[in-house]
Amino acid sequence: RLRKWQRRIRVSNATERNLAFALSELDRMASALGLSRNVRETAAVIYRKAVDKNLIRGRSIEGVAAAALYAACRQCNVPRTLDEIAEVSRVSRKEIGRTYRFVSRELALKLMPTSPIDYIPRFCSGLSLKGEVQAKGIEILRQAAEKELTSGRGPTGVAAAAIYIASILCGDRRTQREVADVAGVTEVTIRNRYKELAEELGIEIIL
Amino acid sequence: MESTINIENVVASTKLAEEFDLIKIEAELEGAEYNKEKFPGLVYRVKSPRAAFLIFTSGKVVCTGAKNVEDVRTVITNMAQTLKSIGFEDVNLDPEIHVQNIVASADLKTDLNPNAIALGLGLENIEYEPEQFPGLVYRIKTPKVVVLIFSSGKLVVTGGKSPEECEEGVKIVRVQLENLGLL
DNA sequence: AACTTACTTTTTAAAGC
DNA sequence: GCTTTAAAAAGTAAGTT
Repeated sequence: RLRKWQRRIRVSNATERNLAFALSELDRMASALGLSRNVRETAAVIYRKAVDKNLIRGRSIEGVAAAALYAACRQCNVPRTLDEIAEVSRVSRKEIGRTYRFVSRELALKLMPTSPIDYIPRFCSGLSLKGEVQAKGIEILRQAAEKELTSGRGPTGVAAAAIYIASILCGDRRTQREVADVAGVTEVTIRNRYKELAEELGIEIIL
Repeated sequence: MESTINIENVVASTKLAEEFDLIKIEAELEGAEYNKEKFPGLVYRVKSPRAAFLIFTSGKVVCTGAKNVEDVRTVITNMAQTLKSIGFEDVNLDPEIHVQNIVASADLKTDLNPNAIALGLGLENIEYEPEQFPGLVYRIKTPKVVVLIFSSGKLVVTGGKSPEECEEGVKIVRVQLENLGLL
């Protein structure tokens, strides 16, 4: 009887210790990425649900924490790419992606694929672009979405192309390299996407 | 009914003998690659019908790359004959062959909207992460196949054990998209 | 900017780590 | 789970020329 109680206490301690570690990890990664308190709390809720459903079995606490943070960013419409999450985690992009799929399915998060529009504010701030450019970029993406020009394309690449075009239209041009760097894509990708968007949306780009 | 799919790859397994001396095969067959530390199987490629073999010390063999189910038997029989001519007298020249997987492609010939399909089929039934891969992943229970759906209307069906299962997978996707009014 | 090569996803068996 | 093989789909990436 006494051993039974000791075991419960031990398990309880381990569970609490693991939860504390996970939460500190979430905070460390969130800080490194400059995420808001809202996103951190959302990630913590997702992590706790994962623990309640015993989804940690066979997985590392860090992997689930990283996946929870990735999911939280998407749920809060302030997405981070798997590569960005992986940069502040000790878990690989592949492992985070695999854990995300598992957790997302088990908790029925039902998240739609990331919208390029959600990357616009962050990328524009990173480029010191004003609200006008931001609004223009979003407008371009709305039109692009209606004409289904973004299907199957990487959201960051499409967002980067929209910002590149918007910056030119607003007379506050950023080079492809500058946009590529903040968006984490190559200049080739921006070139391919912006040419396609300009062509299909009938936008004249005068360099 | 015209064929709606193109078989791109057939994977099959069989057992040609009770055991194989992979070092001897590597020495006898030109082009054979064997690095026990890297992988326990010996890799050997043939051109007849083109295919690649993975040969194991247990006598079991995996054949991949064939373009037809019929080519699988042809290529495996040729492989058995080659091994026999190289000194393996006990190889089975008419082994039981198990097709394990068939990869096929198809074309619905209409542009598709992955986002609409994701909502139509249900987010819990599909996987679509354009940040990672342009195709939408749809897993069908019966037949147990996986269909990759692209915005171009092109499809990839994999996991099927027969061409019929792959055809059925395409048929199911086509019917479901039609019912959803997304075709 | 064009080419080439290559990696992302999915599937599947094999023997061993 | 990984290692190795083959193959398609379409996007993105990297190295050459």
